[in-house]
Amino acid sequence: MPIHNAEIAAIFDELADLLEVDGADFYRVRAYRNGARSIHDLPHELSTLLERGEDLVKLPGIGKELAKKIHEILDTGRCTALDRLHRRLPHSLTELLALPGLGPKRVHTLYHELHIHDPKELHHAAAAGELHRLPGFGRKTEEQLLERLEHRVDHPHRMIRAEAEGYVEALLAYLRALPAVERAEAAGSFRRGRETVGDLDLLVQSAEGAQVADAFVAYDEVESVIAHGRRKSSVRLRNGLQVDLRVVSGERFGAALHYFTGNRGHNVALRREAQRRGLKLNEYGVFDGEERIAGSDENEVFAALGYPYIEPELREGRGELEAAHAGLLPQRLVSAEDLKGSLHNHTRWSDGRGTLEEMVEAAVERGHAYIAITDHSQRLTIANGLDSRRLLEQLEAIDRLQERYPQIAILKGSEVDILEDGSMDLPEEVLARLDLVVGAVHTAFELPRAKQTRRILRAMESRYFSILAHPFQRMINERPPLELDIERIIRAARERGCFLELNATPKRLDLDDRYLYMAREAGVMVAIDADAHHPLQLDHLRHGALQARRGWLEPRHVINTRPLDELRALLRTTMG
DNA sequence: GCCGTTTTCGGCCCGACTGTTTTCAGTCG
Repeated sequence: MPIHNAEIAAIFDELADLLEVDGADFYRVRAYRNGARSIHDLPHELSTLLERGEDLVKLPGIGKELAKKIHEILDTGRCTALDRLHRRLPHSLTELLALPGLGPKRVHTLYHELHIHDPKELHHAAAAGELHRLPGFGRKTEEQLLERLEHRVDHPHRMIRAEAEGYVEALLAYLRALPAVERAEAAGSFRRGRETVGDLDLLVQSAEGAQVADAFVAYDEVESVIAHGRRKSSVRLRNGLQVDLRVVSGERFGAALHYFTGNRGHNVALRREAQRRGLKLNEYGVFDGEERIAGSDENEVFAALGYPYIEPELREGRGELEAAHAGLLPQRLVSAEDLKGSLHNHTRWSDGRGTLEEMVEAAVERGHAYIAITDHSQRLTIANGLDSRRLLEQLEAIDRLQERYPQIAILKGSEVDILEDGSMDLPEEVLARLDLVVGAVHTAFELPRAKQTRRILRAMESRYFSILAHPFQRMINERPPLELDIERIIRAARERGCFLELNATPKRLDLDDRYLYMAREAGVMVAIDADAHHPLQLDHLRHGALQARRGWLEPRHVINTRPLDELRALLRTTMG
């Protein structure tokens, strides 16, 4: 059973947590956290890197000690350092640490003074009034903990970004309408375009911090106020979303916008860079001694530190600063406006809600140069998949419709099921009649990694295969990704000369940013597809473009930025 | 524990809010 990066990162995170409760040196604790984060963000499995003979010490944040522990975990499945800690501190203390208001010091006190192991025991103690006499605790702390434990709403998952968008826009409109507000923007992971957001970070430019904060906490949808200060306030909305608001003055806005756009890794790296240059960077500006040398806009902040502007989607601490220094940043990231059509869409012929004509109309309205019709194949009976006969009928219907819509190319395709043995769900003589074949897995999600990978590799080898749709078949917060050796699939796509999809449905966004980056590095082009089941869903392309930007994709990496003739040429190389 | 164009020691990102501590520690992002 291979041990994945996430599991190793989790072990280091727990080590950090327990060491911190144990009162270990703060920087030692941070080293484990940095290591965990670095591992989590790796685009390759550590086990793969070791097989290739890579030296783990070369990875950022991994030194001799952590490398040794990684070897041990991969070899034995255990970590003796963590086992040793567990003799003194139970695993369940990490649950206490996860509670808001409890950090390592208080958990240490709870465990050693009252022998409290987990949230349940804490609940009893708080209810019995045993907490407020402990050092570092008071009546108010006890009350708040009790309140939180009683109304413990688990916020198990992060909200899908597309869903959060509505809340962000409404809140920004509310803030912008306030007389004291000169400017209001969203920052944080929302601005970086992450597929999900944990909380919202909003930034306001105003000289009247207290006034803005008062209006903010009085917002209609606020359920509870977490903090309420002149510069910084936090609330929880009724939908469970936490919103943090910062208020700054104009000459500081750019620095603050940069600071709160993050992410943490990016910020830490940039602050370290500032320090290296004898400067200081904080949310108020870039400082040379007492003097502020930049701060009113982001460009200025980057420039003061010797960098070109770096797009928010790239600010993930994944080597963007190094790339900027080396002149290797993307020239221009792809955007929704670059997309000339969606290559994976459905109609009423299978499980779509729009007719063929309505889908084409919608594409014309959006100014697209082409649209591919790719209804499901016969195996997917639940989606009214098309057998050979119906597909051939549909091709004739498309021919007739094409005559009436000379302004757009209607590409003939099919989303063909990849059967469990890797064969295609329609006969070759039918597939040969199409402009493109979009292959997809819709069954047997639970196959083990090797088998699932072989299945897809075999499908990609078939004579007609253009695009691998939603490769991981994941649904964010709902269905885990398939177990796949994606590196092998990317290599195979390159050799075969076919393409990988970035499915733009907000719940899918599959491939994700890391794998898009891998595809880019491997020279495999991507199709950003709406997978529209309704005419309006063609607008999902926007979400896909955002995800593509996070994968460092430029227009040249995306096949559906190409004009029709170039696209046709690319697709032809995949068809027979 | 990691790291190095201040390299094998001595640093390590920075500030706001809260509660309780009356001058600051803990927590959070």
